[in-house]
Amino acid sequence: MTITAETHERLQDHYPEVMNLLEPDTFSILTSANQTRIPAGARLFRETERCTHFMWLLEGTVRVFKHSPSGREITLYRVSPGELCVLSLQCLICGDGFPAEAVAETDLVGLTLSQHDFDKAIDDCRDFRRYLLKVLSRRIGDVVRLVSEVTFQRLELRLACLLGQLFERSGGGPLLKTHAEVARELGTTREMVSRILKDLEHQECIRLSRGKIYLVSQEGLSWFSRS
Amino acid sequence: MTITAETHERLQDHYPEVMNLLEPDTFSILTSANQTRIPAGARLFRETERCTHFMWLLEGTVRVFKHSPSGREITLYRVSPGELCVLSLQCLICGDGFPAEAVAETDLVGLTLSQHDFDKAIDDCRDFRRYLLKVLSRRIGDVVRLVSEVTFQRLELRLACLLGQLFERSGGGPLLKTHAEVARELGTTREMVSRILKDLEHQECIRLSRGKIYLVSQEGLSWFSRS
DNA sequence: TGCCGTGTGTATGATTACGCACACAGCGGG
DNA sequence: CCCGCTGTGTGCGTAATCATACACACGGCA
Repeated sequence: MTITAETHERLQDHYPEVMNLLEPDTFSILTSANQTRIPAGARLFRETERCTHFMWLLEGTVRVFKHSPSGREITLYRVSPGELCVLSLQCLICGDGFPAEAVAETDLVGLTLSQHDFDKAIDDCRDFRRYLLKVLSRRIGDVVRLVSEVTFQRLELRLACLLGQLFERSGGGPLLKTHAEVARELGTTREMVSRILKDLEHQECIRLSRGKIYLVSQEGLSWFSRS
Repeated sequence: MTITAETHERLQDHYPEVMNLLEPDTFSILTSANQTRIPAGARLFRETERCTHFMWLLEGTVRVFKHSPSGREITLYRVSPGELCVLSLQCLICGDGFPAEAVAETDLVGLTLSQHDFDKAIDDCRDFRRYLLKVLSRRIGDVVRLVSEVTFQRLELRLACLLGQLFERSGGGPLLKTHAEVARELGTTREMVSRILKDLEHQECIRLSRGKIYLVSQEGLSWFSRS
């Protein structure tokens, strides 16, 4: 399957680091890639499942998370266009099972390479592998930060911090999230989230409504997440 | 500086994956490596410090950990001969500061490459970079597991599990560790560790003495760490 | 022998987080 | 309009963890 001009443009937009340094070999690899569409809510991986394809994400976001025996969840990170899922790389490179779960948060468009083409790309294309190394090691930093937050920070702070990030991503617009969904971000229970959110509303940082969280005071929120 | 026959042998022992597939380029890289000795207790990195050299570890172990504002610590992982410190790779590859701290637990012998030689090795040697990718992605799995343990497991279980690992490493011999040191592994306080260890002693799993922990019942311990 | 530093045991209370239970509110469909 | 589903608010008891505080135990050393 050949890739369209539009697809190529999107690769350019999201992965300039690789695409701007296109070598002839790279291009030939792209021609063997398959464009796939995945609907929102689809499960990309379950625990211990093997991963057989490499994917460039062109559109949408993927949530990667860990499940607890008692049914709680904590999200490890998200993958957006321009990034890669390091855990699927782990599968491809080490041949292990996927050590977490991943779901499509939105409809996805991706470009997949087979294991074989992926291996070939690593060998043939210097910029591709540099990009891989960079993404892998950057994500390690993220996960290490997550460890230290979970270990040392109180839930209240972690929640305030998360809200800060989410509002930044939404440009200050309301968040369309239920309390249960927020709990799944942080690895805690719905009740805890409800309680803390109510506190934050009393502190005039946010306003709550069914399924939505409005930003009221950015300063109030960041005051919380710092102290 | 040229490396000695003994050094080469130790590389063979610990990094067969790379050494058995020696290409001429690799060997020329090794000749530009420097052998260094670092005494036990030395701080290799502090938070935000830049890392300027790549190191093969030939002897000793390094503990990599995160510090909390309140003075607590959690160890992220250890580096032994045959492994690499992924966070120092992150520095080298991304140019970021080291996002944690690292100390030599024992006297170290290492073989260092300059940033420049490291870059060259990645480009020139296929097996070297495959090795790097593999180590990086495997360690990501470890850290992800740590996240889920810290988030979902009770301290008691995490401690029992840690003891299991340590006894396995010591071949069942007594652990020369103070309670405070164990606390620094897990990101908790000395008192919690004392209490839980005392419990485990009452359960006939271990026996305690000043600065030492003896294994009494492997089964008892693993029963604890499973349920 | 007595002193001192380090390591350990443990009581007490506070704080943080969780689980359960239930009432109620918003919203869409029949 | 009522029903039912999902989401939210909250009270209460409990569990886990932490912080403080102090007593004591061991072992080296003068």
